[in-house]
Amino acid sequence: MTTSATLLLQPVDACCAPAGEDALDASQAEDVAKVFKALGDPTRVRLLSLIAASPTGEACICDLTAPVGLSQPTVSHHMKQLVDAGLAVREQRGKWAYYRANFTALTASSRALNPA
Amino acid sequence: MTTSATLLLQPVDACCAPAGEDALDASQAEDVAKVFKALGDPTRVRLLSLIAASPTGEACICDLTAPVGLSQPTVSHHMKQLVDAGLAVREQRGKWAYYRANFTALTASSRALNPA
DNA sequence: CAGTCGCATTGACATCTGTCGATGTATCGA
DNA sequence: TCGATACATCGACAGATGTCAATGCGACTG
Repeated sequence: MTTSATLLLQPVDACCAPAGEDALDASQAEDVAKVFKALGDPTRVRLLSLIAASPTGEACICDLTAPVGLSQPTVSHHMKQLVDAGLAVREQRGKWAYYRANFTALTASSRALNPA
Repeated sequence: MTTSATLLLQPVDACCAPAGEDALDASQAEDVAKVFKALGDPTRVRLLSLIAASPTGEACICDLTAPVGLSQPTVSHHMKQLVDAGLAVREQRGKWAYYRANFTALTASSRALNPA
């Protein structure tokens, strides 16, 4: 993987993007698009919403297949996409794999695109 | 087109989503995903960023082809995607078609997914 | 230890997507 | 009126994407 992660590791003393109000360059745009692309599928939006709306704030694959009406491999595949984009965090506990939502990546990308 | 637009036309007295903190249903997820999907391509992210960073806040196709290094039909195609998603507004003035960025759709979708 | 359960991976497939060249359509200028 | 300009649309094509059934792999349970 060639993630540059320049969006998530902002210097603390910077308000927004390092360059201020200029347009994003190709590399920055790629990082931003990666996050949005993961949210560009209704199923993944639904999965993340389900996880976030869960009482415990987390969910395993077996809890998610029924609500979205898709097969287990498909749900697993989608969750991998979300994890790769930094929008979900996976934690293995015994037999189960628990996922939590992480909206930090979303707000970071949104702010990179629209520093307003 | 079957846009339900339930995200952009929130009642003014509602803080966030009509149903509060429940998970998004399939229809809502589709609307949210449509916006994010439009931003799921690095070129479109770049285009929107270029427009927003422009001094006048708007740009025509001919100003955008060079920075992204793509053909005119391709840029036109991408801009149509952004307009359809509500992220850009097109205005024809004489020979030129001017585009402005509209981040309202982005913040609405973000808030629908993460009301926090 | 054998069986079951939860999940990831693989392979396959139909569909969608980004891109281009060619062409069509207004609009402006000479 | 004729040519040039700006843009959209069309047709085509390679590559990416979402989905499933089948399989593999750990972890728990009897």
